Amino acid sequence: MLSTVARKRILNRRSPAVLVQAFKRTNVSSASSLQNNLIEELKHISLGSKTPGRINVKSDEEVHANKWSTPYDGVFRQSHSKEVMRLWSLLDVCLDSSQFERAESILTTLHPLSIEDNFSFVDDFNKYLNKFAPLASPTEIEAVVANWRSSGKLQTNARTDAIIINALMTKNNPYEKYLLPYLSGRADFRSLLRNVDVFGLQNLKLIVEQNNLDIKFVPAAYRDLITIDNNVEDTNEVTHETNISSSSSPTTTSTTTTTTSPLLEPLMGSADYEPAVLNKQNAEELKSVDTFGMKVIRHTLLSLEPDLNSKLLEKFNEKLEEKLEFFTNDSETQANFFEVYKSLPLDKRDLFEEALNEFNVERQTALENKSIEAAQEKWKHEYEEIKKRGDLGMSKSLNARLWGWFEQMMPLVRDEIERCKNVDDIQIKTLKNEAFAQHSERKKYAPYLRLLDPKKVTVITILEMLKNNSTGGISEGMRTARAVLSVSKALELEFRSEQILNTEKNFVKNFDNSKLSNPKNLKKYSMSLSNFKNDVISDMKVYWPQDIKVKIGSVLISILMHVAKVEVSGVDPSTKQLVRGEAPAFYHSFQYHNGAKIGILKIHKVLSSQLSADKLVGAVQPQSLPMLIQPRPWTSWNNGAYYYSQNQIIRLRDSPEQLAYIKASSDKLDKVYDGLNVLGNTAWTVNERVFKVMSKIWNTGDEFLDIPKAHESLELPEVPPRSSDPSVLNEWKIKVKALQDKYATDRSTRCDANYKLEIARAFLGEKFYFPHNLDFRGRAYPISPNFNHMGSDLSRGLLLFWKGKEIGEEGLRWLKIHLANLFGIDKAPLNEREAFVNDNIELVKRAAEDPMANQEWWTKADKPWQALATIIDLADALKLPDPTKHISHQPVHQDGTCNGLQHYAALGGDVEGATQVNLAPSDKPQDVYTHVAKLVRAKLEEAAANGDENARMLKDNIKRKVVKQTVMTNVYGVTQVGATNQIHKQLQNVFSEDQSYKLSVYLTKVVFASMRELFEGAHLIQDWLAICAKMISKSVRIDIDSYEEMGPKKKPSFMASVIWTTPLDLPIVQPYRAIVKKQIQTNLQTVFIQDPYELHQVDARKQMAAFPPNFIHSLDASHMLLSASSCSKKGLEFAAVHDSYWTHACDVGEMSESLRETFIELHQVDLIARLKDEFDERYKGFLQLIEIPYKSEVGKKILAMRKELTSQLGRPVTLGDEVYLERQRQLLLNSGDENKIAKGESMVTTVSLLENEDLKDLTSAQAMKSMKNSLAEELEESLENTNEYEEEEELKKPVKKSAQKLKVFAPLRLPDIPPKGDFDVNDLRNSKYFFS
Amino acid sequence: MEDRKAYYNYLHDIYFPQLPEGHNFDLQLKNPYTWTDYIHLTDGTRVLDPGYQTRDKLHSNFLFTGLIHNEALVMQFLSCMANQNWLQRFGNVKMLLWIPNSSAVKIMARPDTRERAKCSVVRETFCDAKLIATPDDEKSLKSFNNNLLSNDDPIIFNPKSFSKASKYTLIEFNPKDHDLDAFAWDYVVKQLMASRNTPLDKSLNHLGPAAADFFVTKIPLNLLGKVPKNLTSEEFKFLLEVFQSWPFKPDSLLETVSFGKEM
DNA sequence: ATATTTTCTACCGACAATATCAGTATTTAGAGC
DNA sequence: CCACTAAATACTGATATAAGTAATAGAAAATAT
Repeated sequence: MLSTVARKRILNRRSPAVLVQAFKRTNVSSASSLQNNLIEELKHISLGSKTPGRINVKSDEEVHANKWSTPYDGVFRQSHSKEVMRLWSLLDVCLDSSQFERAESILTTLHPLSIEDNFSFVDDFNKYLNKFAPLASPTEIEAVVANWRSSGKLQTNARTDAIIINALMTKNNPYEKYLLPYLSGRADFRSLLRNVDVFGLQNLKLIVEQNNLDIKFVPAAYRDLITIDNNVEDTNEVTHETNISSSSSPTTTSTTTTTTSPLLEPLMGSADYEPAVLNKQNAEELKSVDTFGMKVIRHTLLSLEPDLNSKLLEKFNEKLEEKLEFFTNDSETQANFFEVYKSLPLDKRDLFEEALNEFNVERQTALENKSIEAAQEKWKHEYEEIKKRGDLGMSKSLNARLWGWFEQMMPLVRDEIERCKNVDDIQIKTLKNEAFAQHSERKKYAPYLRLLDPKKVTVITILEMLKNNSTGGISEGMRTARAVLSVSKALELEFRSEQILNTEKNFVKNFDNSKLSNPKNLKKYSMSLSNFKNDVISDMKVYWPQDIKVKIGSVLISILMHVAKVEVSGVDPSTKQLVRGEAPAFYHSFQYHNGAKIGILKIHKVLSSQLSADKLVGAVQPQSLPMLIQPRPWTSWNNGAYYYSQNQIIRLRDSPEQLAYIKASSDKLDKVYDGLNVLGNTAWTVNERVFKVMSKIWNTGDEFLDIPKAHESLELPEVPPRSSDPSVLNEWKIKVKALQDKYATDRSTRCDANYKLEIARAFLGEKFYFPHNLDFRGRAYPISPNFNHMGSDLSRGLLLFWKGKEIGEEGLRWLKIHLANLFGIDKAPLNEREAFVNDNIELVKRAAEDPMANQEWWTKADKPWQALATIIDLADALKLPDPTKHISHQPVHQDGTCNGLQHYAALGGDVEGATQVNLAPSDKPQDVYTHVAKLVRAKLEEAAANGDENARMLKDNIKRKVVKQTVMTNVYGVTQVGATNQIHKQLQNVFSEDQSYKLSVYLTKVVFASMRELFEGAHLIQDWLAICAKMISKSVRIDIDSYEEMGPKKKPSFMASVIWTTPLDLPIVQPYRAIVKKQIQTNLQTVFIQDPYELHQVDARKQMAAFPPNFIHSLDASHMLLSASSCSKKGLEFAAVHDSYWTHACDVGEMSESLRETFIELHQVDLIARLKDEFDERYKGFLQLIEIPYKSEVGKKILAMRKELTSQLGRPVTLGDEVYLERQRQLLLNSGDENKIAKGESMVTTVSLLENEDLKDLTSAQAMKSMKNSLAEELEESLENTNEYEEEEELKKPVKKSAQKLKVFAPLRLPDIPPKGDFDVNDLRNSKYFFS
Repeated sequence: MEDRKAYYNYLHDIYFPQLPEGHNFDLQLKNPYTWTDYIHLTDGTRVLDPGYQTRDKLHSNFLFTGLIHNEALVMQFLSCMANQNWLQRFGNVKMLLWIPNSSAVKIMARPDTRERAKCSVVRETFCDAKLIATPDDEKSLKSFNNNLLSNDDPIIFNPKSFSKASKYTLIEFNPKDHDLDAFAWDYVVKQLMASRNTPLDKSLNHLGPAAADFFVTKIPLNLLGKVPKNLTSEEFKFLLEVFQSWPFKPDSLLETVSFGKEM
């Protein structure tokens, strides 16, 4: 039951809207009496004093819930109050488990909230009714509706009618009377028939047919389907993308129930296409072949093949007019589609791809829905195999062990779920202390856990626990908090996919599919289905609360910990005998970090070393693998990417405000969707030849390039005797810590590499796609983790475009340039780069021929794996009589030279800066780092000449590398200290330990100064952005925020975050706010988490520090997405890693042109001016807290006014009072009523006094500085007569005098934008090194 | 010991000459915060040479005293007593320290009290400590165990009479000899005290996989029902012994959370 | 209101300290009608 | 059935945990005076 306290609290809350009403009613006749009235009211409200029902009513969260972010946007920061969100969530799960009584009581609680919180209650009721109706008799249904109606709480709508009608139809009862309002025209049929999810296809069709309704009433997306019978000849071409028709599609329903159908028989006789079939077991076999995670994937992929409808295969062969054989009865043998594809003549390829796509649609569906079961099957299979063989290897096989766990754990999980279902029937009195505690916990999570399938739950728990091994800085284990969350997140995800699937099944239930053999109809059918899924997914709005999630996670993990055992051996210290035994695989423990206690789940060393010895490190989240077909195109903020899960376009950072904004602008984001879809539609495949080399090396277990050695165990240096000096002991501890860190990171990188390889292995020969989404600044990322083109050199080296293009002469040149770039020759003119490769062409050929034997050259490259891939491609080309005819799949990169600075330079119009980052045309590429180093050197020379010792020592040691990181991070707002550390790292080797740091400090200052000089305009902009961010995050909205708690003591609360829109109209909300976490009790321990639905004060510091880089990134993201669309329009393949754009070698020229044009287009507008305008609008009416000199004119006026107010009020006036008065003034001014406006205009407040003041004069640095200067002088004087011994003490004495400042609220006025330099972005058109 | 040049000069040139005749102070240009500077003090320069004395009694002619504001430092001193290093390598050197009241409360806590935490077990295991003097401060007095107050019978002074000292308590630490494995001892006590109000049958499981199952066979039932905060140092020693006899105890007892700080 | 102490120090991808105790708020049980 | 009290339970906030403060600088936020 919902706690009635919570309810009462909500009921007691006076909503802000109500308050506004109260103030609006204050009608007065004259300005002065108005003022008096307001004063009276203020007295009455008596801010800061404890008037009952006023101050104490609201807790902080309540005050800030439900607030508009700004009036300009009309977007709620937080869509609904926490309680409502919780109730919705609960309502959903109760309905899913058919707990209607409880659902009704939730509805009863929700109803009053719907009025306050302004949501539509009938929607919730309909949700309930829709679940209730199928299980109830017509009379019951009618009774329920009548009941609610008569209570006055419910006003039904068309959807309610739809539900009732559908229920009656399904039960073959007459429903016509509910149609009456629609037939009579009092209500719109469209609104009734819009509820296709209620009716389902069949009933929708029936209702139309039985009543002879105009087809126009049916939503357009479904009309075709309804009318299949009526006009089969319909010539309307249905544009058809790769829309997934799900496993519930009538043609394939039989395949959905099992994954263990018999293996497909060999189709055709001969295997002529030998190269086309890759036997993965015999091919470069990974030592980690046992990696069960991968087996899961492979098994999933493989298990689909037997399911393959033979019709599809026939179609395959039909289309190709040639018989191909892909499948043998060897389950480990998998078709290498890529080889088949390449082996086909060009004119056959399209047909092949079409067939492959259709085939993959099925497989993708299964991949998203069946992978959990597949894992379970795989375990069982392996277990039985071993048992059959009578093998002793049972304990060696992880999969077999997992099956053992599964068998033990599943019944316990089932029992737990059973208990959850019965949780309300338990007699509490019969329970003892501990059982009672358990019971009351269970009551909280029961509604959720009971929805789940015990088998899936078990598998997911096991997979997640293994996946989390070695995370969170724990070498053999994981943090409890992370574990519990990741388990329950995975569960929620799985549950949602299941829901989508079920809804979809329901939708097509009873639908007569006999007509679907017609391919055209089938297409219509799958179109409708896809549309339907979009609708369903958009509707899902309720999430499991965080605290519930951790509770569920911990319960399940506890169960697993209870059953999961491993065989262990150890030496008995007394007898020195080897002892064998069985021990839990996991145990709970604690570790401390700086006195902070951290809960840890340790994985038993036996299991852990088995995991690492077998090179098996875990499982893959099977929900987010690369996709076999084009991702579902993005059409709204939560519609896109995978087909059976809800994916958000933005990776939200637990910010309800971000969510609100993205929702609100969801339908204005076509440009963003376009770009993102281009990225998602780029088809990839695995570079098999690179993969072979990699896996060969991997198997040695040795260190190679960026793959660390496979440590067997951590060897520690000898422990010094305990009586050693503490310094010795400490040193030892530090050494041990360093070793442990190295061990842990090595292990995790090896782990990560293992994942990459294993996923690559599973996708060998496949055509696959990476669905993308955005971070909150709009930068795009592939959703599937581990293996993607954004990863390390290793993963990038493994990826090829699926599509091949003839390389041509230009392309060949670009390929060479690309190779040179990968070798780090990326600062030379293009011809030199090409020459570098030509000079080494023999090495290229040799390396390609046998990369293992001839590794000395390519491994020296900057990015060796990508270099190897390129070398192979280039060598292939060179083998041809005409290399330009080579079909290349190799992505070639064009990287922005310091992309952030490029945008800054364009914004600031820095001529010199623009030249240095290659915006301005130039013969040879410029290198900022070199240039800055040069500038720094010049400065040092000068200083050295003037006898500066530091400069003298440094001047000959300034290499590009020394300044590179600092120049790069300058864009991100690195501070002096940070930069000093960076430079210190570089200088460490050059200078002695004690000199190095001092010199670094000195050098940092010089570097900063040089940067500032070079990018003057850019830095002005950077500063301007930072100032704006600071002012905004330190401003208040008077109409809502914070005046209540501005009592005499309290500070105003700052709730405004920096919000802007990118040139593509994507709203960006900086999420930085105070983090408030709570301890949540779980089975294992308490877990410290924050509630994502709460809003807290902004973190002004972070808002300010992060805004400049975030703004720039939002621009480069826009640029990338625009370029993506543009390239795609020209038919180019396109991929991107932020500021590195990839395409085929032959298309580089065209791509370059595109991205130059889009850059120019982007900067055609004065983006800074645009931003300023946007800010001015958005933060109109906000107030900022400033300090002005006491003695200024306004200062005096304000003081006088305060005195007056104080005497009128009979108590000291507070800032809160002043805000209140100003707010009234604003209300009057914006009332639209002439009288009131006049009154408002005549009103004087402390704020209005400042309205026409030039705040800059009042708060200017000059004014403050002059004050400080005079103080400094005084200080110096006082210091003069101190003797040298007392100097230190004296320095610390506080300065007694300080400037008298007055804190006041003033209208928020952002500074003017800095002047722009002379660089014209159109010059970019002729700069060939812009990206290179 | 002072290694800041300016202050050293001040002490040397101005302060020391003002000291009364025959004082026993010696000024060294050394950093008292650096362990190794003590080595130089006692080995190299022979400024200080108390000589080694056996550990069956307190060192007879070496006393360390000071006001230690920093609690971490006090804990370090305690661990020096445990390790018998630093100045404790000369024998059981008595330390007479003024430490913050709050630290004193923690360190002096007895078993079965709310304040009982690991550091008080350290104290109990590696030295005999006595409360000598403490200010008449209601808050800290209340926190000291009554038993402790009546046993040690400290001087309770009026905080106003020593304005600065009102926050500090004077404690005498008399190190004890022992032959415990410091790492294992630390591990056992640390893990158990992490949940110090959970009965041993449960909390023992934090020591390793199914640790409680092993302990159950080795320790008396009444001990199993106790909670860690009620255990005496002797009981901890016993548990340590059992732990060390456990064939399946974890290999590494000093694992730490490593935060991957990237370049 | 002013002075001293503490904190923090590069963006994003990628979030995470916990046990215990005291004191208060809220709920429940129980006795009585 | 209700109003009531006492006991039980739930919730909140504070505090300890580990254990050198220090390679540097300077502003802003938090806390103390």
